[in-house]
Amino acid sequence: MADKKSKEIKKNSKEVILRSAKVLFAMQGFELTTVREIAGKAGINVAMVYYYFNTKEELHQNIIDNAFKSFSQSLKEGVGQGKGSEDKIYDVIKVYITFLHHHKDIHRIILRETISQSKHIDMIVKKYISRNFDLVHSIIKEGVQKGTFREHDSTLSTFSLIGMILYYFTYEPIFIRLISPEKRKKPITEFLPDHIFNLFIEGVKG
Amino acid sequence: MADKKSKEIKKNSKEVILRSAKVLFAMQGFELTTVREIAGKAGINVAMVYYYFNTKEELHQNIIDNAFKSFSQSLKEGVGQGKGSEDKIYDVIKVYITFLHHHKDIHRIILRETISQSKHIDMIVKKYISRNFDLVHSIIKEGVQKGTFREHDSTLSTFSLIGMILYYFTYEPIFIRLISPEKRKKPITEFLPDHIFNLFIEGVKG
DNA sequence: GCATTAACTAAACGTTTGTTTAACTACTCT
DNA sequence: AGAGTAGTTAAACAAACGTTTAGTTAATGC
Repeated sequence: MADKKSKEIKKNSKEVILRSAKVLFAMQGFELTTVREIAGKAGINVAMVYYYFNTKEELHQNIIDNAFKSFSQSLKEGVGQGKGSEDKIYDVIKVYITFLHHHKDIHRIILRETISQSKHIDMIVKKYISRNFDLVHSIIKEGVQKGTFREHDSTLSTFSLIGMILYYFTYEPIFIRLISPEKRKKPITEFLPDHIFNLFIEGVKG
Repeated sequence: MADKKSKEIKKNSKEVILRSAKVLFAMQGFELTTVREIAGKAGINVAMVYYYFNTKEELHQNIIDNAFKSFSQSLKEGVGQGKGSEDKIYDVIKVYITFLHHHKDIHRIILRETISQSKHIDMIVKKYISRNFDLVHSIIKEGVQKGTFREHDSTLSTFSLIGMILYYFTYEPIFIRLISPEKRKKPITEFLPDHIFNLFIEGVKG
Protein backbone atom coordinates (compact mmCIF):
# COMPACT_ATOMS: atom_id res chain seq x y z
CA MET A 1 0.00 0.00 0.00
CA ALA A 2 2.91 2.29 0.58
CA ASP A 3 3.78 1.78 -3.06
CA LYS A 4 0.47 3.02 -4.36
CA LYS A 5 0.22 5.93 -2.00
CA SER A 6 3.70 7.12 -2.73
CA LYS A 7 2.88 7.00 -6.42
CA GLU A 8 -0.20 9.12 -5.89
CA ILE A 9 1.42 11.60 -3.56
CA LYS A 10 4.66 11.72 -5.52
CA LYS A 11 4.97 15.23 -6.81
CA ASN A 12 5.95 15.58 -10.42
CA SER A 13 8.61 18.20 -9.91
CA LYS A 14 8.89 19.13 -13.56
CA GLU A 15 5.21 20.05 -13.75
CA VAL A 16 5.27 21.88 -10.45
CA ILE A 17 8.18 23.94 -11.75
CA LEU A 18 6.31 24.74 -14.97
CA ARG A 19 3.18 25.80 -13.08
CA SER A 20 5.06 27.97 -10.60
CA ALA A 21 7.20 29.57 -13.28
CA LYS A 22 4.17 30.36 -15.42
CA VAL A 23 2.52 32.33 -12.64
CA LEU A 24 5.69 34.19 -11.71
CA PHE A 25 6.72 34.99 -15.30
CA ALA A 26 3.22 36.36 -15.94
CA MET A 27 3.22 38.47 -12.81
CA GLN A 28 6.73 39.85 -12.89
CA GLY A 29 8.17 39.13 -16.30
CA PHE A 30 11.15 37.02 -17.26
CA GLU A 31 13.97 39.16 -15.91
CA LEU A 32 12.35 40.09 -12.62
CA THR A 33 11.59 36.46 -11.81
CA THR A 34 14.53 34.67 -10.22
CA VAL A 35 15.21 30.96 -10.42
CA ARG A 36 15.35 30.87 -6.63
CA GLU A 37 11.84 32.33 -6.54
CA ILE A 38 10.52 29.68 -8.90
CA ALA A 39 12.14 26.94 -6.86
CA GLY A 40 10.78 28.42 -3.65
CA LYS A 41 7.22 28.54 -4.96
CA ALA A 42 7.55 25.00 -6.29
CA GLY A 43 8.92 23.82 -2.95
CA ILE A 44 12.05 22.32 -4.41
CA ASN A 45 15.78 23.02 -4.60
CA VAL A 46 17.17 25.57 -7.06
CA ALA A 47 19.30 22.97 -8.78
CA MET A 48 16.19 20.97 -9.69
CA VAL A 49 15.25 23.66 -12.18
CA TYR A 50 18.54 23.02 -13.94
CA TYR A 51 18.03 19.30 -13.67
CA TYR A 52 14.92 19.48 -15.85
CA PHE A 53 15.73 22.57 -17.91
CA ASN A 54 19.15 23.58 -19.15
CA THR A 55 18.61 27.30 -18.60
CA LYS A 56 16.04 29.72 -17.24
CA GLU A 57 15.32 30.71 -20.83
CA GLU A 58 14.63 27.13 -21.90
CA LEU A 59 12.06 26.87 -19.11
CA HIS A 60 10.47 30.09 -20.32
CA GLN A 61 10.36 28.90 -23.91
CA ASN A 62 8.81 25.63 -22.78
CA ILE A 63 5.92 27.49 -21.15
CA ILE A 64 5.26 29.55 -24.26
CA ASP A 65 5.25 26.46 -26.46
CA ASN A 66 2.74 24.65 -24.25
CA ALA A 67 0.53 27.74 -24.20
CA PHE A 68 0.32 28.08 -27.98
CA LYS A 69 -0.30 24.38 -28.50
CA SER A 70 -3.16 24.57 -26.04
CA PHE A 71 -4.72 27.63 -27.65
CA SER A 72 -4.41 26.43 -31.23
CA GLN A 73 -6.31 23.31 -30.24
CA SER A 74 -9.07 25.35 -28.57
CA LEU A 75 -9.46 27.44 -31.69
CA LYS A 76 -9.73 24.46 -34.03
CA GLU A 77 -12.24 22.75 -31.77
CA GLY A 78 -14.28 25.85 -31.01
CA VAL A 79 -15.08 27.08 -34.51
CA GLY A 80 -18.03 25.23 -36.08
CA GLN A 81 -17.38 23.93 -39.58
CA GLY A 82 -20.75 23.93 -41.31
CA LYS A 83 -21.82 27.37 -40.11
CA GLY A 84 -22.21 30.69 -41.90
CA SER A 85 -19.50 33.36 -41.82
CA GLU A 86 -21.13 35.47 -39.10
CA ASP A 87 -21.57 32.50 -36.80
CA LYS A 88 -17.98 31.47 -37.35
CA ILE A 89 -16.82 34.96 -36.43
CA TYR A 90 -18.84 34.74 -33.25
CA ASP A 91 -17.21 31.41 -32.46
CA VAL A 92 -13.78 32.88 -32.98
CA ILE A 93 -14.52 35.79 -30.65
CA LYS A 94 -15.96 33.44 -28.06
CA VAL A 95 -12.97 31.06 -28.15
CA TYR A 96 -10.44 33.89 -27.92
CA ILE A 97 -12.16 35.61 -25.01
CA THR A 98 -12.93 32.43 -23.10
CA PHE A 99 -9.38 31.14 -23.46
CA LEU A 100 -7.75 34.43 -22.59
CA HIS A 101 -10.02 34.87 -19.59
CA HIS A 102 -8.93 31.54 -18.18
CA HIS A 103 -5.30 31.89 -19.18
CA LYS A 104 -4.48 35.49 -18.44
CA ASP A 105 -0.99 34.54 -17.33
CA ILE A 106 -0.24 33.01 -20.71
CA HIS A 107 -1.40 36.08 -22.58
CA ARG A 108 0.81 38.28 -20.49
CA ILE A 109 3.85 36.11 -21.05
CA ILE A 110 3.36 36.16 -24.82
CA LEU A 111 2.64 39.86 -24.80
CA ARG A 112 5.90 40.52 -23.01
CA GLU A 113 7.70 38.33 -25.51
CA THR A 114 6.16 40.32 -28.37
CA ILE A 115 7.18 43.68 -26.98
CA SER A 116 10.66 42.49 -26.15
CA GLN A 117 11.24 41.55 -29.80
CA SER A 118 12.84 38.38 -28.50
CA LYS A 119 14.84 36.13 -30.76
CA HIS A 120 12.06 33.55 -30.54
CA ILE A 121 9.34 35.83 -31.83
CA ASP A 122 10.06 34.87 -35.45
CA MET A 123 9.65 31.21 -34.67
CA ILE A 124 6.51 31.84 -32.62
CA VAL A 125 4.87 33.82 -35.42
CA LYS A 126 5.73 31.24 -38.06
CA LYS A 127 4.84 28.21 -35.98
CA TYR A 128 1.72 29.40 -34.20
CA ILE A 129 0.42 32.95 -34.66
CA SER A 130 0.33 32.98 -38.46
CA ARG A 131 -1.68 29.74 -38.42
CA ASN A 132 -4.31 31.21 -36.11
CA PHE A 133 -4.33 34.43 -38.09
CA ASP A 134 -4.87 32.55 -41.34
CA LEU A 135 -7.77 30.64 -39.85
CA VAL A 136 -9.60 33.85 -38.90
CA HIS A 137 -8.56 35.52 -42.15
CA SER A 138 -9.99 32.70 -44.25
CA ILE A 139 -13.36 33.02 -42.48
CA ILE A 140 -13.54 36.72 -43.32
CA LYS A 141 -12.41 36.16 -46.90
CA GLU A 142 -15.07 33.48 -47.30
CA GLY A 143 -17.65 35.95 -45.98
CA VAL A 144 -16.59 38.53 -48.55
CA GLN A 145 -16.75 35.96 -51.35
CA LYS A 146 -20.26 34.92 -50.36
CA GLY A 147 -21.38 38.53 -50.07
CA THR A 148 -22.05 38.30 -46.33
CA PHE A 149 -19.35 40.92 -45.80
CA ARG A 150 -18.62 43.92 -47.98
CA GLU A 151 -15.51 44.27 -50.12
CA HIS A 152 -12.67 45.56 -47.96
CA ASP A 153 -9.10 44.92 -46.87
CA SER A 154 -9.62 41.61 -45.11
CA THR A 155 -6.06 41.40 -43.83
CA LEU A 156 -6.47 44.64 -41.96
CA SER A 157 -9.91 43.73 -40.60
CA THR A 158 -8.64 40.37 -39.41
CA PHE A 159 -5.94 42.18 -37.54
CA SER A 160 -8.47 44.68 -36.17
CA LEU A 161 -10.79 41.93 -34.96
CA ILE A 162 -8.07 40.10 -33.07
CA GLY A 163 -6.83 43.48 -31.89
CA MET A 164 -10.19 44.45 -30.42
CA ILE A 165 -10.22 41.22 -28.46
CA LEU A 166 -6.64 41.13 -27.23
CA TYR A 167 -6.70 44.77 -26.30
CA TYR A 168 -9.12 44.14 -23.44
CA PHE A 169 -6.70 41.74 -21.89
CA THR A 170 -3.62 43.77 -22.67
CA TYR A 171 -4.99 46.89 -21.04
CA GLU A 172 -7.17 45.18 -18.44
CA PRO A 173 -5.35 46.89 -15.55
CA ILE A 174 -6.40 50.20 -17.05
CA PHE A 175 -9.84 49.00 -18.18
CA ILE A 176 -10.97 47.96 -14.71
CA ARG A 177 -10.02 51.39 -13.46
CA LEU A 178 -12.06 53.13 -16.16
CA ILE A 179 -15.38 51.26 -16.39
CA SER A 180 -18.24 51.61 -13.91
CA PRO A 181 -18.14 49.47 -10.75
CA GLU A 182 -21.40 47.60 -11.51
CA LYS A 183 -20.14 46.43 -14.88
CA ARG A 184 -16.79 45.63 -13.35
CA LYS A 185 -18.40 42.87 -11.29
CA LYS A 186 -19.58 40.96 -14.35
CA PRO A 187 -17.01 38.65 -15.88
CA ILE A 188 -15.62 39.91 -19.14
CA THR A 189 -16.90 36.79 -20.91
CA GLU A 190 -20.50 37.94 -20.39
CA PHE A 191 -20.58 41.31 -22.09
CA LEU A 192 -17.48 41.46 -24.25
CA PRO A 193 -18.21 38.86 -27.00
CA ASP A 194 -21.52 40.44 -28.06
CA HIS A 195 -20.09 43.94 -27.98
CA ILE A 196 -17.12 43.10 -30.18
CA PHE A 197 -19.27 40.97 -32.48
CA ASN A 198 -21.77 43.78 -33.08
CA LEU A 199 -19.08 46.39 -33.59
CA PHE A 200 -17.13 44.22 -36.01
CA ILE A 201 -20.05 42.79 -38.00
CA GLU A 202 -21.63 46.22 -38.52
CA GLY A 203 -18.29 47.44 -39.74
CA VAL A 204 -17.81 44.78 -42.40
CA LYS A 205 -21.41 43.81 -43.28
CA GLY A 206 -22.25 43.65 -46.98
CA MET B 1 34.59 83.53 -28.86
CA ALA B 2 35.57 80.55 -26.79
CA ASP B 3 32.83 81.53 -24.42
CA LYS B 4 30.08 81.40 -26.98
CA LYS B 5 31.28 78.23 -28.60
CA SER B 6 31.57 76.41 -25.32
CA LYS B 7 28.03 77.45 -24.53
CA GLU B 8 26.79 76.11 -27.83
CA ILE B 9 28.73 72.88 -27.70
CA LYS B 10 28.17 72.32 -24.00
CA LYS B 11 26.16 69.14 -23.76
CA ASN B 12 23.17 69.25 -21.48
CA SER B 13 23.90 66.00 -19.69
CA LYS B 14 20.49 65.70 -18.10
CA GLU B 15 18.73 65.79 -21.45
CA VAL B 16 21.23 63.46 -23.07
CA ILE B 17 20.60 60.99 -20.26
CA LEU B 18 16.83 61.25 -20.73
CA ARG B 19 17.10 60.72 -24.48
CA SER B 20 19.47 57.76 -24.19
CA ALA B 21 17.44 56.14 -21.44
CA LYS B 22 14.20 56.51 -23.40
CA VAL B 23 15.59 54.59 -26.35
CA LEU B 24 17.10 51.86 -24.21
CA PHE B 25 14.09 51.43 -21.94
CA ALA B 26 11.86 51.11 -25.02
CA MET B 27 14.13 48.59 -26.67
CA GLN B 28 15.00 46.38 -23.72
CA GLY B 29 12.66 47.27 -20.90
CA PHE B 30 13.43 48.68 -17.48
CA GLU B 31 15.15 45.70 -15.88
CA LEU B 32 17.26 44.69 -18.86
CA THR B 33 18.64 48.19 -19.28
CA THR B 34 21.58 48.92 -17.02
CA VAL B 35 22.58 52.30 -15.72
CA ARG B 36 26.04 51.72 -17.16
CA GLU B 37 24.47 51.20 -20.57
CA ILE B 38 22.55 54.46 -20.32
CA ALA B 39 25.68 56.31 -19.27
CA GLY B 40 27.65 54.71 -22.07
CA LYS B 41 25.14 55.74 -24.72
CA ALA B 42 24.99 59.23 -23.29
CA GLY B 43 28.78 59.45 -23.27
CA ILE B 44 29.02 60.31 -19.59
CA ASN B 45 30.03 58.70 -16.33
CA VAL B 46 27.69 56.36 -14.46
CA ALA B 47 27.63 58.58 -11.42
CA MET B 48 26.19 61.43 -13.49
CA VAL B 49 22.91 59.55 -13.72
CA TYR B 50 22.73 59.64 -9.95
CA TYR B 51 23.74 63.26 -9.91
CA TYR B 52 20.57 64.21 -11.81
CA PHE B 53 18.25 61.43 -10.73
CA ASN B 54 18.11 59.80 -7.31
CA THR B 55 17.46 56.30 -8.63
CA LYS B 56 17.12 54.42 -11.90
CA GLU B 57 13.39 54.25 -11.23
CA GLU B 58 13.07 58.00 -10.80
CA LEU B 59 14.69 58.45 -14.21
CA HIS B 60 12.21 55.98 -15.67
CA GLN B 61 9.25 57.73 -14.09
CA ASN B 62 10.51 61.05 -15.39
CA ILE B 63 10.45 59.75 -18.96
CA ILE B 64 6.88 58.48 -18.60
CA ASP B 65 5.71 61.78 -17.20
CA ASN B 66 7.22 63.76 -20.05
CA ALA B 67 5.64 61.37 -22.55
CA PHE B 68 2.11 61.74 -21.24
CA LYS B 69 2.36 65.50 -20.96
CA SER B 70 3.46 65.63 -24.57
CA PHE B 71 0.66 63.36 -25.79
CA SER B 72 -2.14 65.04 -23.84
CA GLN B 73 -1.16 68.32 -25.43
CA SER B 74 -1.19 66.80 -28.92
CA LEU B 75 -4.67 65.42 -28.31
CA LYS B 76 -6.10 68.73 -27.12
CA GLU B 77 -4.58 70.60 -30.01
CA GLY B 78 -5.44 68.02 -32.66
CA VAL B 79 -9.18 67.65 -32.13
CA GLY B 80 -11.22 70.41 -33.82
CA GLN B 81 -13.78 72.07 -31.59
CA GLY B 82 -16.60 73.20 -33.85
CA LYS B 83 -16.75 69.99 -35.88
CA GLY B 84 -19.35 67.19 -36.03
CA SER B 85 -18.95 63.95 -34.08
CA GLU B 86 -17.65 61.91 -37.02
CA ASP B 87 -15.01 64.48 -37.85
CA LYS B 88 -13.90 64.66 -34.25
CA ILE B 89 -13.53 60.88 -34.15
CA TYR B 90 -11.38 61.09 -37.26
CA ASP B 91 -9.25 63.73 -35.59
CA VAL B 92 -8.80 61.53 -32.54
CA ILE B 93 -7.72 58.58 -34.65
CA LYS B 94 -5.33 60.76 -36.62
CA VAL B 95 -3.72 62.27 -33.53
CA TYR B 96 -3.28 58.91 -31.83
CA ILE B 97 -1.77 57.22 -34.86
CA THR B 98 0.47 60.13 -35.81
CA PHE B 99 1.78 60.53 -32.29
CA LEU B 100 2.34 56.83 -31.73
CA HIS B 101 4.06 56.49 -35.09
CA HIS B 102 6.56 59.14 -34.15
CA HIS B 103 6.94 58.06 -30.54
CA LYS B 104 7.00 54.30 -30.69
CA ASP B 105 9.51 54.13 -27.89
CA ILE B 106 7.17 55.96 -25.55
CA HIS B 107 4.28 53.65 -26.33
CA ARG B 108 6.40 50.62 -25.58
CA ILE B 109 7.58 52.02 -22.28
CA ILE B 110 4.02 52.73 -21.15
CA LEU B 111 2.84 49.37 -22.41
CA ARG B 112 5.47 47.62 -20.34
CA GLU B 113 4.46 49.68 -17.34
CA THR B 114 0.84 48.63 -17.84
CA ILE B 115 1.61 44.94 -18.08
CA SER B 116 3.92 45.07 -15.12
CA GLN B 117 1.13 46.44 -12.95
CA SER B 118 3.69 48.83 -11.53
CA LYS B 119 3.00 50.84 -8.42
CA HIS B 120 2.80 53.96 -10.59
CA ILE B 121 0.06 52.70 -12.85
CA ASP B 122 -2.69 54.03 -10.54
CA MET B 123 -1.19 57.48 -10.63
CA ILE B 124 -0.69 57.34 -14.38
CA VAL B 125 -4.31 56.34 -15.02
CA LYS B 126 -5.70 59.02 -12.72
CA LYS B 127 -3.39 61.77 -13.87
CA TYR B 128 -3.26 61.14 -17.62
CA ILE B 129 -5.06 58.16 -19.17
CA SER B 130 -8.49 58.79 -17.68
CA ARG B 131 -8.39 62.37 -18.94
CA ASN B 132 -7.66 61.25 -22.50
CA PHE B 133 -10.25 58.51 -22.23
CA ASP B 134 -12.90 60.99 -21.04
CA LEU B 135 -12.14 63.29 -23.94
CA VAL B 136 -12.78 60.53 -26.49
CA HIS B 137 -15.73 59.21 -24.49
CA SER B 138 -17.43 62.60 -24.44
CA ILE B 139 -17.16 62.86 -28.23
CA ILE B 140 -18.92 59.52 -28.66
CA LYS B 141 -21.57 60.36 -26.06
CA GLU B 142 -22.24 63.62 -27.85
CA GLY B 143 -22.62 61.70 -31.11
CA VAL B 144 -25.19 59.40 -29.52
CA GLN B 145 -27.10 62.35 -28.10
CA LYS B 146 -27.25 64.07 -31.46
CA GLY B 147 -28.31 60.86 -33.19
CA THR B 148 -25.16 60.62 -35.29
CA PHE B 149 -24.34 57.37 -33.52
CA ARG B 150 -26.79 54.67 -32.46
CA GLU B 151 -27.64 53.90 -28.84
CA HIS B 152 -24.98 51.60 -27.40
CA ASP B 153 -22.49 51.14 -24.57
CA SER B 154 -20.31 54.14 -25.22
CA THR B 155 -17.79 53.24 -22.54
CA LEU B 156 -17.08 49.94 -24.23
CA SER B 157 -16.90 51.46 -27.70
CA THR B 158 -14.52 54.15 -26.50
CA PHE B 159 -12.29 51.44 -25.19
CA SER B 160 -12.65 49.46 -28.42
CA LEU B 161 -11.74 52.47 -30.53
CA ILE B 162 -8.59 53.22 -28.59
CA GLY B 163 -7.93 49.50 -28.54
CA MET B 164 -8.08 49.17 -32.31
CA ILE B 165 -5.54 51.95 -32.62
CA LEU B 166 -3.10 50.92 -29.93
CA TYR B 167 -3.21 47.31 -30.98
CA TYR B 168 -1.37 48.06 -34.20
CA PHE B 169 1.52 49.48 -32.29
CA THR B 170 1.47 46.89 -29.54
CA TYR B 171 1.61 44.01 -31.97
CA GLU B 172 3.55 45.74 -34.71
CA PRO B 173 6.39 43.17 -34.59
CA ILE B 174 3.80 40.53 -35.46
CA PHE B 175 1.85 42.74 -37.86
CA ILE B 176 4.80 43.46 -40.13
CA ARG B 177 5.40 39.73 -40.36
CA LEU B 178 1.80 39.04 -41.38
CA ILE B 179 0.84 41.69 -43.92
CA SER B 180 1.90 41.70 -47.56
CA PRO B 181 5.30 43.19 -48.44
CA GLU B 182 3.88 45.91 -50.72
CA LYS B 183 1.63 47.26 -47.98
CA ARG B 184 4.43 46.94 -45.52
CA LYS B 185 6.36 49.63 -47.37
CA LYS B 186 3.67 52.25 -46.83
CA PRO B 187 3.84 54.05 -43.51
CA ILE B 188 1.12 53.04 -41.11
CA THR B 189 -0.15 56.62 -41.02
CA GLU B 190 -1.31 56.33 -44.62
CA PHE B 191 -3.70 53.41 -44.55
CA LEU B 192 -4.53 52.86 -40.90
CA PRO B 193 -6.59 55.96 -39.98
CA ASP B 194 -9.15 55.46 -42.75
CA HIS B 195 -9.43 51.75 -42.09
CA ILE B 196 -10.09 52.16 -38.38
CA PHE B 197 -12.39 55.11 -39.00
CA ASN B 198 -14.57 53.17 -41.44
CA LEU B 199 -14.71 50.10 -39.25
CA PHE B 200 -15.61 52.05 -36.15
CA ILE B 201 -18.09 54.47 -37.70
CA GLU B 202 -20.00 51.69 -39.46
CA GLY B 203 -20.17 49.88 -36.16
CA VAL B 204 -21.71 52.75 -34.22
CA LYS B 205 -23.55 54.70 -36.90
CA GLY B 206 -27.15 55.69 -36.06
C1' DG C 1 20.75 -7.89 -2.28
C1' DC C 2 23.51 -5.42 -4.93
C1' DA C 3 24.57 -2.30 -8.70
C1' DT C 4 22.83 1.29 -11.59
C1' DT C 5 20.27 5.09 -12.49
C1' DA C 6 17.09 8.93 -11.31
C1' DA C 7 15.80 12.49 -8.10
C1' DC C 8 17.32 15.63 -5.08
C1' DT C 9 20.25 18.80 -1.86
C1' DA C 10 23.56 22.43 0.27
C1' DA C 11 27.08 25.13 -0.83
C1' DA C 12 29.82 27.56 -3.65
C1' DC C 13 31.30 30.12 -8.19
C1' DG C 14 32.12 34.12 -10.89
C1' DT C 15 29.67 38.02 -12.79
C1' DT C 16 26.79 41.84 -12.88
C1' DT C 17 23.86 44.92 -10.81
C1' DG C 18 22.30 49.59 -8.61
C1' DT C 19 24.35 52.76 -5.89
C1' DT C 20 27.93 55.49 -3.14
C1' DT C 21 32.19 57.64 -2.10
C1' DA C 22 35.77 60.86 -2.34
C1' DA C 23 38.43 63.42 -5.09
C1' DC C 24 39.07 66.49 -9.10
C1' DT C 25 37.99 70.29 -12.76
C1' DA C 26 35.89 74.35 -14.44
C1' DC C 27 33.22 78.02 -14.01
C1' DT C 28 30.87 82.18 -11.34
C1' DC C 29 30.69 85.83 -8.32
C1' DT C 30 32.92 89.17 -5.40
C1' DA D 1 42.72 86.29 -7.21
C1' DG D 2 40.37 83.31 -4.51
C1' DA D 3 36.28 81.17 -2.31
C1' DG D 4 32.32 78.60 -3.55
C1' DT D 5 29.50 75.86 -6.28
C1' DA D 6 28.06 72.89 -10.22
C1' DG D 7 29.63 69.30 -13.08
C1' DT D 8 32.25 65.31 -13.63
C1' DT D 9 35.28 61.22 -12.76
C1' DA D 10 37.41 56.47 -11.36
C1' DA D 11 37.00 53.25 -8.06
C1' DA D 12 34.77 50.72 -4.79
C1' DC D 13 30.55 48.59 -2.25
C1' DA D 14 27.37 45.01 -0.89
C1' DA D 15 23.74 42.38 -2.73
C1' DA D 16 21.69 39.43 -5.98
C1' DC D 17 21.86 36.90 -9.95
C1' DG D 18 22.17 32.43 -13.13
C1' DT D 19 24.56 28.45 -12.99
C1' DT D 20 27.67 24.49 -11.41
C1' DT D 21 29.62 21.21 -8.42
C1' DA D 22 30.04 17.32 -5.67
C1' DG D 23 27.72 14.63 -2.89
C1' DT D 24 23.36 12.22 -0.86
C1' DT D 25 19.00 9.68 -0.88
C1' DA D 26 15.42 6.93 -3.19
C1' DA D 27 13.81 3.85 -6.66
C1' DT D 28 14.54 0.21 -10.16
C1' DG D 29 16.21 -3.98 -12.59
C1' DC D 30 18.54 -8.35 -12.37
